[in-house]
Amino acid sequence: MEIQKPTRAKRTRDPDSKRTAIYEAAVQLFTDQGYENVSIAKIAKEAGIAVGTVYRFHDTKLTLLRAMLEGVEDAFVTRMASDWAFEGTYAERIEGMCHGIFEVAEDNLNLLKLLNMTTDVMFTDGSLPGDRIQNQIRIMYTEAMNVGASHQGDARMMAAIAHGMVEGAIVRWMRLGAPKDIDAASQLALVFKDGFMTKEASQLT
Amino acid sequence: MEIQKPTRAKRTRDPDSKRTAIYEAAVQLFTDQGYENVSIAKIAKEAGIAVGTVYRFHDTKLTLLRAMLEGVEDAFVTRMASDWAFEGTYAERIEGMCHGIFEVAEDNLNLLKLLNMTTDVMFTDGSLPGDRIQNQIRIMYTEAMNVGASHQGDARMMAAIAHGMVEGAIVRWMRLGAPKDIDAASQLALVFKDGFMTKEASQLT
Amino acid sequence: MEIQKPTRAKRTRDPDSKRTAIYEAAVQLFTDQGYENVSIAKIAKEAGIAVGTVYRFHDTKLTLLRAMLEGVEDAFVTRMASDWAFEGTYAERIEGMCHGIFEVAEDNLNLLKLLNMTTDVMFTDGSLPGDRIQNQIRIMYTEAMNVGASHQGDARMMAAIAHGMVEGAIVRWMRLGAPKDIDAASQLALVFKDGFMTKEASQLT
Amino acid sequence: MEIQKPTRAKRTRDPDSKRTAIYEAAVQLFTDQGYENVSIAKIAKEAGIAVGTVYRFHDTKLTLLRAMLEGVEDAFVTRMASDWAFEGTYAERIEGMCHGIFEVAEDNLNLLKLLNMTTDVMFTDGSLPGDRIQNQIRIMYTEAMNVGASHQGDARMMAAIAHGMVEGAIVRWMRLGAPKDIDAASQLALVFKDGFMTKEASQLT
DNA sequence: AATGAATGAGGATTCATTCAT
DNA sequence: TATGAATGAATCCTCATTCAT
Repeated sequence: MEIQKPTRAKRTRDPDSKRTAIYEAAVQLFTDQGYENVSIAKIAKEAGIAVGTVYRFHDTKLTLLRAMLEGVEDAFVTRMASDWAFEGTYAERIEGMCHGIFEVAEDNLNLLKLLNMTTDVMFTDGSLPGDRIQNQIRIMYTEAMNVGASHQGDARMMAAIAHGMVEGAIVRWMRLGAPKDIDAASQLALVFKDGFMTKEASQLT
Repeated sequence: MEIQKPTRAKRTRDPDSKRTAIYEAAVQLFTDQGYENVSIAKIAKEAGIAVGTVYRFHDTKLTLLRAMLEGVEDAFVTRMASDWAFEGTYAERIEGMCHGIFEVAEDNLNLLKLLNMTTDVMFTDGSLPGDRIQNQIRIMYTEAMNVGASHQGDARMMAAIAHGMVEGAIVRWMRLGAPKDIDAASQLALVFKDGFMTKEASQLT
Repeated sequence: MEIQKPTRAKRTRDPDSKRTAIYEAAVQLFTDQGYENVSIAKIAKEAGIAVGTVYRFHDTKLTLLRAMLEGVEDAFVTRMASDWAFEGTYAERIEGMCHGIFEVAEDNLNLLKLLNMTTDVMFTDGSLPGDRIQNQIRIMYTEAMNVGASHQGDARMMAAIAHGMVEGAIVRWMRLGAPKDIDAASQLALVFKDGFMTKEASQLT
Repeated sequence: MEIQKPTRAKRTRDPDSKRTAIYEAAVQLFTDQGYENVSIAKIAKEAGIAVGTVYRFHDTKLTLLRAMLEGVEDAFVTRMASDWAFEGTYAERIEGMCHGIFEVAEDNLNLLKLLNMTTDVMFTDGSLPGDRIQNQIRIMYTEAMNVGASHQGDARMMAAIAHGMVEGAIVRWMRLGAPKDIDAASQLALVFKDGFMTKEASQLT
């Protein structure tokens, strides 16, 4: 085994390019091999930087993962809130949101896979990945229920079920390898509307 | 290797008691700390046996996990198929199955958590934990669709969505720590029926 | 992993058959996989007996190996002494002995391989496998030298060289997989005579 | 895996000093106790470094051993080829080579012992330790035979015998603990010339 | 800031040996 | 006698993290 001679430290113009490189390397590797099977050394190598540099951006391997997961969650929550804020009937907004969800999913395919591979990574506040998405769903559900657009029910449980639906739809859709199929969103929307919304949902705004 | 003197070996009357002890220790520890954070040594200690004994029952740590996961899957699939075979309308059978699912869930609380923590543990046939459950759902959905009891849709996607619902309902319900609440099953059944079944479902048998 | 039900202990008519079975299994396995890569369990299984039974015949894994090695050594030493005791000139006896050696080699192919794989297994008296063979050679050399049939030289060193020749011839011949080629023995004899013996060797008896 | 806090790391000026330390520790320990009885931990301790550091220089325990063995082989082959290339009669060159061999042997006493202890360690190309030396002998033998300086014979077998002689001479000489005795080389050369060379060898160049 | 050598605890797995049955 | 379950020390190797350069 040949030992490498140390290379010179290079000053990078854009420090964010390193952060990005780490992020992308991590997404790729975690997704391909699973969190536990990827070492920081691998990530550093893939990112083209030194091990120590990874630690300049992330305190531990776990916080790196968390940061990544929070990123996807953010994307979903933001998009869902945004779609939900559109004008239109509840039915239309549900429909729009389902499509929005799948769009975000398409943009974050790898990370999503990761999100699903690591359900047991708890955040420091005791929450789990997905919790914020579920919470957003709960807010929307509650609002809709209050105006009679969705069926009565325990908001938490309903949100959990709805969230599960979304997760199930996305994850399996990913595995089937058909990310372009827009019908997935429509189909989800259909079940969503039938399962949670009242007839009035198509009238109420 | 240096010569080793084993200490006293005890002969157990019931060899299954060891298997059980391993199983229970593993469930407990995996659930509490996550698969990756539990060593075989911990399991052995918790089970009150020697490390080597664990390996008499399970070839590797991974096969131990897989055996456990397959166990839960079996329980669910068996129960679902059994409930589905009951006489009655499709609506009734869905209702019954939802309750059945939660009963099984109650009997396998810890394992369930585990099932959800380890989505990335692939079986030797390339399938993932949950696949068999999802498959069972697909079979039932297809059957119902063929007789007009459930909405038209892509069977795979519908099954994925339905499976997600179930998983979402159970997992979150577990975290809320209310396993006695029978309403969870009812609520799930409600959404299930509204989301997937046609009006005719309450007539058809 | 299925656990086997214990089978009944069988009373064997001939206890030596077990000893033989162990011996043969050990030869085969050690030869194929190397001493360190063969467990007592493997040997027992191959021999069709229980682990504990192996220990009825051999105190430790190492003594088992030693017993085997001593067996081959015995075969060689015995044959060499026997061939050497024949009537005839020294040259003829050398010739005969070389053929004898290869005959023994043919009868102990596997063990020979083993003998060569495990040069570092010291016997309790501090000797190494091969030492007794070398010693036998030394005796013969000394005798021949005393009567002027072989060149003058340090008996130990000469024996070592001669022993090395034999070992080299046999081992490589084994690897070339040509155990039927009688010329190997002749060739060895030729070098032997030229290298060690005097012209008078073909006259002296 | 649990989080670990590494202790102080020291930066060595000369990275080769570690490689050397590993090498020397390994030679010593392997030689004394045998490859299988020496753990990487022992080597690291003896070398005064951490276990992980050993792995920076050698991928596995086996490649460490192989690297060592190849080193000795190289030394022998190089020296033999160099001595053989000298001007002079074949007889003189044989004589010179024998002395050269023993010089190399003196410089690699411990490694030699190791070389002989581990005949069963196959290299990735299927060859065994010693094969390259034997091959070099074969080349020289063939050349000499072609010009009539050595007896006719199968080159492979002759090389094997010659190689065995050398090995026998060196190994046993090592065990007798007389590395300073220059006669060993002379004696080997004597047998070599008598055993393999023709009378013409002292004339031919 | 960047580098990557060094650390060593930790973990999965093996296996010689014992001994209750 | 024979069996094989049970033991647990020992081993190889990995990798998160630190810090001297």
